[in-house]
Amino acid sequence: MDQNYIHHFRHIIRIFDRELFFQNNASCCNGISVAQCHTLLEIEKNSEISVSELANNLSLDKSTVSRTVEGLVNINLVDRVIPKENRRMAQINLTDSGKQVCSTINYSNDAYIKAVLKDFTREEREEFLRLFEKLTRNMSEVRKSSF
Amino acid sequence: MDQNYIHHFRHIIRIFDRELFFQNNASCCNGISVAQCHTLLEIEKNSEISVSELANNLSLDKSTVSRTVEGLVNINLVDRVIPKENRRMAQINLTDSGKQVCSTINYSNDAYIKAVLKDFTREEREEFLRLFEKLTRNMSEVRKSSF
DNA sequence: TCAAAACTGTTGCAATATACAACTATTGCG
DNA sequence: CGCAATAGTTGTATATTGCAACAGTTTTGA
Repeated sequence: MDQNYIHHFRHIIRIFDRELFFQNNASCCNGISVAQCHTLLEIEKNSEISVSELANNLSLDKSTVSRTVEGLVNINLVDRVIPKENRRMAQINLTDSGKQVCSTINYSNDAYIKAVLKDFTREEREEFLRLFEKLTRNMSEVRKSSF
Repeated sequence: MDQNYIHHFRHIIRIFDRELFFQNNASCCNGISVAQCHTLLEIEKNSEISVSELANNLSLDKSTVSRTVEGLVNINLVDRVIPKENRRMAQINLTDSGKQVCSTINYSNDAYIKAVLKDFTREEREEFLRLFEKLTRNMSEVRKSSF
């Protein structure tokens, strides 16, 4: 693996990161913030989730998530229920409004993916995803092993 | 392109984004912040650069960059020279310390790339980079065309 | 049984990153 | 010359985040 390849690769990653940032901000602007958007999608994946689980899934501090959820409750996109069996935790769920916003976000994100992969052949798509997944797995392993 | 593929792709992107975030924070922590790190590498790429050019290259407001540069000057990683021919602008350059910090960052980032691509064959590496570049080009086009 | 430990979420506080607008200084143009 | 354009800085405001302290709840174990 020569130096040229590595620098080219790092360059593409930088651009990708920037574009992703733009896209996140653009797509999440259904009036909500990027943090709220990510939180909403995570709640969609796991209903009746707790603040701590959310914090863990999003790799954020629970205080941060607590405040983000507070914001989502205030604009009526999620609700918080304290179950009788365990009054410590909160079960967080999407409201109907929240589900609708999620649909919009998902639709727009799906359309974005379709657009940016438009000129990929089927084989290219499959191969790219396979290698991308392999890469992220390695990234995760490298991070965990460096402790 | 079916729904499954798209959702899988979005999932991998999310993970990639998170891992990149971790790596950025880890690698930049040679005592400096991520913003300072990005700024430093951009100055390394273009010596005698101005604050406005930097702001443009980094897609940030010039006030933000002005303050970041201020911080880098304070810790003696860059210097600012006001050229006699045009006393409005500042020419920003790495100091020797700054060059050294860049070397460290580059070395660590290169090592990271090597590590996460370790088990890729030569063909896989070439193909992945080719497709990754195609993808980022498309992302940039989609963003620009949506105005 | 009951006190200590563990857990869950919230709040106070601080740091960081950022943008917009106003400002200063400088340059260039008509 | 005087006004417009440009470059950078500073004031102010906002958003996101984490750590630490705290309050209430549950579990543990002596």
